[in-house]
Amino acid sequence: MPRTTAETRKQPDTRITARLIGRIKSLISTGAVSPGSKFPPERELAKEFGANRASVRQALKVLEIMGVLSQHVGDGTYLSESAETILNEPIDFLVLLDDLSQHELFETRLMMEPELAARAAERATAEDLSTLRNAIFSMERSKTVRERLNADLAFHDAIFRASGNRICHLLFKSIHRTLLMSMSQLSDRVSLDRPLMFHRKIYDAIRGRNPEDARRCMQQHITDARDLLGKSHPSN
Amino acid sequence: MPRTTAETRKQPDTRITARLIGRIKSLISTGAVSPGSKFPPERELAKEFGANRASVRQALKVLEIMGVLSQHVGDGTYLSESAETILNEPIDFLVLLDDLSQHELFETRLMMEPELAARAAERATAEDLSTLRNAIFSMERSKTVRERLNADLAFHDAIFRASGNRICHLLFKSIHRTLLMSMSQLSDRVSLDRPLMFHRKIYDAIRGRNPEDARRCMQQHITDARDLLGKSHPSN
DNA sequence: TACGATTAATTGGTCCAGCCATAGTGAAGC
DNA sequence: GCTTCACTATGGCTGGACCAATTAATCGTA
Repeated sequence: MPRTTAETRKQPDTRITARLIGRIKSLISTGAVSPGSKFPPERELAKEFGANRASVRQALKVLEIMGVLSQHVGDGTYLSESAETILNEPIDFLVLLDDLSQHELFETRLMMEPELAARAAERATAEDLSTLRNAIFSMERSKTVRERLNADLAFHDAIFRASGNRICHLLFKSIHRTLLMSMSQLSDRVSLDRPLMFHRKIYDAIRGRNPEDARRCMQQHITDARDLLGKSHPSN
Repeated sequence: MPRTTAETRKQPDTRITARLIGRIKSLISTGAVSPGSKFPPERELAKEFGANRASVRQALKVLEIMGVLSQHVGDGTYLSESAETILNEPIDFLVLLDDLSQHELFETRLMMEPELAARAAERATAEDLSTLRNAIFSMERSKTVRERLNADLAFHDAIFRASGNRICHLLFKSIHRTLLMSMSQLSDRVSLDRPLMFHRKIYDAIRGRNPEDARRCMQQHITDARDLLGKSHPSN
């Protein structure tokens, strides 16, 4: 009976690391440290916060892994311009802990991405369209599986960016990253033609400012990809 | 645990804490530590990983803040049953760093939640319906602003749960938490009647297995809430 | 024997002090 | 003016120490 009792437990006082994270959060929200600028050195923060350097380092490490800040030996600690990778680790552990299946990830995509494609059709800039076009070219020219998956990712990424919603952008970047990492272990038997065809159709719909078409094509695309993956790897 | 070349390879970018997180991730994915069970003590992990205890603690602290595991003095470190709060901190910092406005959070809700409500109408169990009903009752009986916001959150939470998609469930729990935390600082002038009316309509649509109505009502609900908030707090 | 109190061992929380590796700085030397 | 090199600052990491909370073992008494 490995089942132990960890749930009925009181958490009396906030641990120092959590408090320090709060202090650092304050430094950011008050503008004492602005994006891209440098934090005070660890030894100084420790003195200022009245804590040990090891504790400060714990707090800073949490934020570094999340992508909130980056540390450089001999130089200093810098606040990130934006938290590009902030959802990567969490999504990874979500898959691990909650045993999220590929099916559930695909379902999330199916639920959200068509809507995002529709928004992209309304909002895409000339630059977005160019990025989309380049992603299609890259996919056509791709020689290795890895190249192809990267191009695939770039296409969807461009759509999320064009949708103008940063939360969804970051969320789906993480989800796609997780999915592609598992897909890259598959064979290369998965058809290249069909995804490419759908990408072209989606691109045409976005360029033609046709949200409904974009939505519908994206839906077909994801459904198709899911089915293809299901056939080539039925155990999952 | 066998040492791989990736771990012994000299890689200036990969600091020891990141590698340790990878090792811990392996412990989880291989089933060496299952959800709810206990990790080896820090001192033991340090010896096994060939690292200092302080470094191990940094890695563990990252995972604890993310909600992957929980640590208890005198007892031990336990792997979480599921990562309920794993997206909380990231979303918080997303708002801080990328300066995500309430508008963008509302837009995300507007993009996703109607679809989730539609799914809920298709999949909701009797238990889900009961939870929704109770949330409405709680909101009717609420006396303080805090009570009301909690009941509000519970209603939407029940919908996400009923939608059957855990990723969206966690994502929107985090978003709502962030939004409500900022809304709770508002006055209580915001109307209670209108959200409650929409909740009832959404509930009826879900109970009546009418996805289209659920989608439409949810859309109206969020739009309405956004506009109310905009009026009472125009600066944001 | 049964049960409460005491003691000991375990474990995470925190702190201290030190050394290393790297990056920036500025002086010295050409 | 340029390169070279020592110096300094900073993060990376280690070892050890002690504290506080929890659990398990032990003891004492009714």
